[in-house]
Amino acid sequence: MTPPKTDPAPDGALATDLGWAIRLVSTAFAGVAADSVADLPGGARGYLVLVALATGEPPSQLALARQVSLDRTVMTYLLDDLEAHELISRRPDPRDRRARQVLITESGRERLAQVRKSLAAAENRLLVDLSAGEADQLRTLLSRVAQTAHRESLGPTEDC
Amino acid sequence: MTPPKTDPAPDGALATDLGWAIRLVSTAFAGVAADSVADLPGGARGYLVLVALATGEPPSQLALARQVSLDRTVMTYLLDDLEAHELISRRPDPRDRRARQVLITESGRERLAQVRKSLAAAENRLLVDLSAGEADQLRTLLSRVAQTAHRESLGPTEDC
DNA sequence: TATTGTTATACTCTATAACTATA
DNA sequence: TATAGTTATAGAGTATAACAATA
Repeated sequence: MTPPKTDPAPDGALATDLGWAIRLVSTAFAGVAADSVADLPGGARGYLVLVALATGEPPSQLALARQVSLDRTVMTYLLDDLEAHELISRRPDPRDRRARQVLITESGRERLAQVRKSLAAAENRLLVDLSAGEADQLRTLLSRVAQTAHRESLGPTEDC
Repeated sequence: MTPPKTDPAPDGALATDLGWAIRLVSTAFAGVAADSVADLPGGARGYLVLVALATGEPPSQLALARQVSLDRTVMTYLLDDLEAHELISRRPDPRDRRARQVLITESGRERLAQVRKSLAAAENRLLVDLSAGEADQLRTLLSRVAQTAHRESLGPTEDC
């Protein structure tokens, strides 16, 4: 929107800073992906929950919260919202009456498919300057680091 | 802190999700880097400002805000804090009496060097499962995407 | 006593808009 | 009229703690 104000050779040292790059890429991705998840209850978090629910056994809310690295208190709000829009449903766990199983609905799967398609386009916009091979490399490397981080519990408690 | 609760083969679809990976890596990096910037005024943002000031001509606050992708209103608070700790200084721009030039102090350079050293160790912790070559690839690819994003103004207004 | 889910409170952060002083 | 910097206000988002039900 704002026409760039020249900046011919902008950041000398910042350009090689990993934290800087992560921050910028993260922000930029959030930007290009915003439209894709804009009308989804809970936004990006709602998307993460739907993805997590799309495969495997119906988890408890707590297990789900751990899987997507969210606090269990925000999971309550998030699921309330998603359930109100009939994208997920909750039912009591027959084995443990404290817990509730979370399931994705058919409607939820349809919305997920739509959002995924839209997100794929957004990703391509973000990675437009990379070749197909480089984009794949980046995905692979990021995923590996992410899985390490998740496994090591380097940051599962909160988010940014 | 919390002992991982098994999760033998955790996320089927999430593992290949780029947004998920970016989010997790971003959070994990913030986690490992937190200690490094904990005692720095403004935390991670203070660091970014010091890095940006370490090279080149003293910028105006607005130019600095654009460079590190922060709003100019938060730049005021941030610089107040950094100046109170004598890590930066402000002086009037002789060419434009509305503007103020921002300079890093000697003390600021020393702190920056300390933080950088500590951050390098944190980065290594995050990338521990990657080979040296892979880590370099990741840095390079992320930087390229970040520079594209920054240039395209895909997300310069705010942050996460 | 510990755990699952829920709710309420306080706090932090950010966005928005106003204001000044210059240009 | 537009811009650089500052300040104040309101709103969103989060963490913390407390609570009820169950194990």
